[in-house]
Amino acid sequence: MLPKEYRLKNKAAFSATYRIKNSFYKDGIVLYAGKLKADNENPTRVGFVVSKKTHKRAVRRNRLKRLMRESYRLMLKNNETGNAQNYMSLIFVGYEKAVGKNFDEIQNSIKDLIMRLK
RNA sequence: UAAAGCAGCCGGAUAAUCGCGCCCUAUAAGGUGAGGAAAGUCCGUGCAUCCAAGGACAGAUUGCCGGAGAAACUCCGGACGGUGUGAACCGGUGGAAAAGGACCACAGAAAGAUACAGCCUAAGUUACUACCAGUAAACGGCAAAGGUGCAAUGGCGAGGUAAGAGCUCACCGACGAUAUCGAGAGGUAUCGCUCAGGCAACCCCCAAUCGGAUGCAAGAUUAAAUGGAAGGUUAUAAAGGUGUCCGCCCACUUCCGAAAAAUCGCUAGAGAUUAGGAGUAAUCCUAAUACCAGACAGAUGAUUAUCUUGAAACAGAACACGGCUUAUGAGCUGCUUUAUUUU
Repeated sequence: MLPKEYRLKNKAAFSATYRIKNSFYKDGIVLYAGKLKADNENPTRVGFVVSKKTHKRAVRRNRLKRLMRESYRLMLKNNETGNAQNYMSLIFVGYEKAVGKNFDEIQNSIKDLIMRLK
């Protein structure tokens, strides 16, 4: 898990991020990027979403969210997030295709998505 | 030894690295952190808010007996019926002539009153041939044997008869009465001017019980903010609320937009574990012990290695509790039954 200050929290922030429609797709994962930062006071906040429509079982959804979150956390720790830190918020949405993949596959997808941010 | 039946257990472990929620201290360190079903949301409760004067009419639930339990489409023990060689298992199990209605697909003549194929080798009336006698032609009698169907008006045998029929009789079954045993459901025995399609998981009847609605996104407090549109307004109150109607309550109601923060509710309990006692059991009583998730975009994780047993199944708390139902890998334990072999 990420510390609290790195998490995207309320509904308004989520809808604000979606509204910008700056998205990228890779192997069942979609990345939405929010506004560019005005200053560097707050860290980039990240949300992870797997809808109930994607998969019925909570255990599988949790697994996908945790893998995505862990991938991002490790990148953050190793300072590999690159341009991602210029954005106020990021949302990763997992879809059916990504359910059941292992850690390496998820991490590659996340890495690829982040590299595409400018 | 094999195949079954029932009950129960387990629900991965260890190490390393990197992490998260909550508690406590306060950068650290420490403690603690999903389930047997947390699931489905099918029952029942607690708790919360709103409504509920009353009348009439509706409504809901339950349905063999006894017990347990806060209650339950709950549990335990028993009765009865059914299935199985058996251990055992299954059963929403009051009332279907003596209240009433509806329905009973297909097939079949007929699924509430019927005769398709038949029988009545001629008993009755008629007809035909002159009588006797013959003829199932008409009236009529029959429902036993045939076919259909889940089901055809209790089964089977004998008597009886023109042929037949509980028409009569024996045995069995059902129903009722009496006696007796039992706490009771019921069991047993005897008797009878008794013999009646099914369906009440359709309405209905009977008996018993029940304030209702909405669910923790309930709801309470604090802080902040309070724009627009439509309708209503001193009353016959439209809308709204109360199961319906009457009645009653309410001066604001509905929709859209914006903003959506913190605290409480929130986890010490119809709890848990252990021991003892009562009881066939469900369960209850007593004592001791410890405090054992509480998030709010929502923690309980990721990777690697080794091992069990191979690559660990089903599956993730969201106010809480009691049940039911469904899902579940590999393995283990106990008791019981049947079959076979040996002694």
